[in-house]
Amino acid sequence: MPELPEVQTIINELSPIIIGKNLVKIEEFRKNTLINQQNKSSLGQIKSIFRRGKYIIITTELKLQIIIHLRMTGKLIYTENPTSSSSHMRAHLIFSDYTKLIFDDVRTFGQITIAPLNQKIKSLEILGVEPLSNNFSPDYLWQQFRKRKAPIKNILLNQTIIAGLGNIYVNEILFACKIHPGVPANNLNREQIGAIVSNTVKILKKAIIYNGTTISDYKRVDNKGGEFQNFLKIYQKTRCPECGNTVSRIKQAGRSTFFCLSCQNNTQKTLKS
DNA sequence: AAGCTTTCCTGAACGC
DNA sequence: TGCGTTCAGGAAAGCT
Repeated sequence: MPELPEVQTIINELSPIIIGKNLVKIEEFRKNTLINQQNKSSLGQIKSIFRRGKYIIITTELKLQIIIHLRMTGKLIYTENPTSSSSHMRAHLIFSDYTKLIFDDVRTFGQITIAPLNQKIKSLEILGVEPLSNNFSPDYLWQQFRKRKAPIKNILLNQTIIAGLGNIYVNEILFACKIHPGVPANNLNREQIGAIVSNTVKILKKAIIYNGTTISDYKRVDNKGGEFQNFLKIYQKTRCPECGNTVSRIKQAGRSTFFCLSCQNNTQKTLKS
């Protein structure tokens, strides 16, 4: 499922391809895929494409923003064949040179919002810090965590606190930090919060270098997969790579958590200093 | 305010 | 073989 590294990979690959192209229209093949379809003869030349959390934002010269969320199974596939299709094509972006970008989404949770550039988009407004920005600091997390008693796993998945983490990377981050996923966020000490910051940055950067993680559905613009699945240490594993013990599996916030009970056994009294 | 539950959806995997 | 059930999960809405 596309999380921050996967979305960043898509943007890195899409950017040199579509910037400067003239976007003629966006067609919908399944209703509720497009929000605020514009009835214009052209949506304008593509000016920029960037990421905020797991959202892809494309802006055009006509002062429009096209906001794409891939959710679990969404893909953006670029093709130079104007008649090509895909098995679960929900929409496509047509360019004036007859190339196009197909939005394919099996489980149909993904969405494309088209809005004026100056319009405030609530789902973007509420997002927390970017984990690869300077604002992502131990002090920021300390302030956020001290008022939260939900399990740290749930808190790291909360997009209003940190934007862009999903289930796979949160599992990997907590394993790297040797932190039990069930510990209340406000029980973590300064040292553990520091570890969360450094391991989050380290894992996300490495995952971007390897073009993201392809477990089932995530695909890059050219329909190739990423390679970071080869570096996963705990997600969907059965044996802990550190100690060899059987990996534990529980459900938190509706999602599978994988962890090693002996390596991530921080039940010692934590210090709140 | 924080946190919990429910809902959306399809295909793969599994059990009998 | 085939049918029914379970599971995968991001985000928003509704509620306490």
